[in-house]
Amino acid sequence: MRATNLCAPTLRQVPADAEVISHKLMLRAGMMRKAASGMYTFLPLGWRVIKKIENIIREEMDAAGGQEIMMPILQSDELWQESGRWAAYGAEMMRLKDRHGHEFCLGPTHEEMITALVRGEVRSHKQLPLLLYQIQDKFRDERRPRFGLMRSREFIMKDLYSFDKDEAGMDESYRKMYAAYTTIFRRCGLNFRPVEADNGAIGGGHSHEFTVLAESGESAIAYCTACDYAASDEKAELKPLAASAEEALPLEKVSTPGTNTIDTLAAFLQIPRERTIKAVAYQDDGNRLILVFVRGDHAVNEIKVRNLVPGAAELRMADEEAITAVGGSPGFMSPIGIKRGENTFILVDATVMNMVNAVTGANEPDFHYKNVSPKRDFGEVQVGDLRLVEEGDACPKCGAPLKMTRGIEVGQVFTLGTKYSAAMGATFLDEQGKENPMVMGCYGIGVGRTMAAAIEQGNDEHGIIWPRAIAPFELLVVPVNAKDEAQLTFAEKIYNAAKEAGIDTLLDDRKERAGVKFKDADLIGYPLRVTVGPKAVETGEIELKVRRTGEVHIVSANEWLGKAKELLAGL
RNA sequence: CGGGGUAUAGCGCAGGUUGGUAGCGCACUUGCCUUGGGAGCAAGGGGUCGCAGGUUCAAAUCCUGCUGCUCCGACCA
Repeated sequence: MRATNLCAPTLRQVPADAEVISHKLMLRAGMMRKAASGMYTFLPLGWRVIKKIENIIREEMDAAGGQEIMMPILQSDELWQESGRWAAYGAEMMRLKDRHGHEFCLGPTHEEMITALVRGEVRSHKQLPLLLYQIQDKFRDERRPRFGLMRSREFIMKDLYSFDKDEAGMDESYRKMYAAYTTIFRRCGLNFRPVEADNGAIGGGHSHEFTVLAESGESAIAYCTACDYAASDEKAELKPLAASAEEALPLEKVSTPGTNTIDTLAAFLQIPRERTIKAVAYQDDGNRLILVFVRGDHAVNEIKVRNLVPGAAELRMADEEAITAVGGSPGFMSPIGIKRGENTFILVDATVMNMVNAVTGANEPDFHYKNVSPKRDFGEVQVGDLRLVEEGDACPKCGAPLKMTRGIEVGQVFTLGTKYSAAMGATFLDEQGKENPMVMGCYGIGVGRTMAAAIEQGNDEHGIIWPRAIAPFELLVVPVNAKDEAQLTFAEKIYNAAKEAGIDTLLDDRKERAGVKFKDADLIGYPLRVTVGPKAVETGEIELKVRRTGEVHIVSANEWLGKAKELLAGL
């Protein structure tokens, strides 16, 4: 490819609406343009990167036994009614009607459609396992699209669905996909970590997010400094902190006027926050009251709360009336004296149960209890792991301190069990002739996000630094002065030789000044650059420059190709 | 969905209070000149100032409504 035939409009200034570095650089390097909020057109350079990522994904999916298919973007509401998600998906789903008034959506995901496909085609255990995937645009009407490709409304996703005859088969498919994902992101040159994630109560219970470590990421993750444990903040399991060795003193009610927050309470009693117990009151969509108690300085993890209360889908802060109805007092709560009932859940974090002589509300405005020892005083409660991880908490695997960092979720692997196959009747006959629902898994990769993540990880003040495997071109040949026939001819020879050697090469034959071409080269981020100047014509010496390190090698015309291959192999 | 900001040439911005010929830089076109890190000179092209009403002799500018974009927050299988 020649630069004079390439539509790569680079910008000297950044469009005002770009916030993160990957977004700014993709616009400046002429890789994409915004079409509307959260929707982008890929220009030739950006599309080359996308295709390279897609091809790596294809190779690894195929190697793991996957078969590529293509499903429609437009989906009828009927399948979604079957799974119950037409209503459940909410405003994030882009919906429309055809001329007959029939309802459709632009697919946010394809579990329903693929389950419908497979239930029609698969009858026998002999046809399983089956791994089908596609690479296609998905639509999610995000409340707030932002950060360019990192959260957009239309995005390219690889989604693979596995169908197995039993849980052991599903686990095997999961293991294969986990391994394939590790290979894919390694081949893309990314610094990533698979982290344990929450998958709610869905069958099988495995879920990992593949997270590229970057400060601009939207996911918080906790990772161990000593072993390989890593988990999303929502998933990170925590063991209860050690029991206090203090002797339990008798319970005492004290007047604490106006102390309806932990900070005011701790200040009033002049005690550290970790000696207090705080309450957070929720109601679920069935209006059941869920009272959660954690140590005063800890935060509640709502995901863990939802997983402990059967059937609790959505949580909201509880109404005052619901709290007073069971004898509670907002701002001054404790389990002591709360009326127990079928629709009242009292959840206490395991760390709280180990506390002795703590302070907690007295279920009466402006009064607290001192010397509370939950094991002695709380009565009947449900105990569990309910708090949100913090930096310094102990690793659940090895006990070493955890660190917190941020990351970009570029892929996730997830077991579905029989959630969709059972709801939609995707069954097969097993060896005994018995009908069973297929056991499923789903596995996604955000292709555009992977591109953005690579830029978040690879950039400097001059522009993008691509890993070779996903760079728009591997090698750039620059004649310093393309108006000089001898230089241009020399550069063309270099370019042709590189192409013949199978190197993905661009020739910058534009009649621009050298500085302009060098600035563009750094901005776009070709891993390796060959510069052909006056010296090349005189003595045959040409120059190889590595984008990532800035190192320069002066080589002769007959040894340059070997050196270029050697350098590229390390990029 | 709540709260802010903003909308003037492809991009970045000024002008707006005090209403009166629509401007600057970059980019673009042509010519000259220049060619190892975003050169210089000269001459050009390009905008119904987001949309719709209103006030006025006159609106980019003042008033009202709407819309887009964006930031913070909330939410997020």
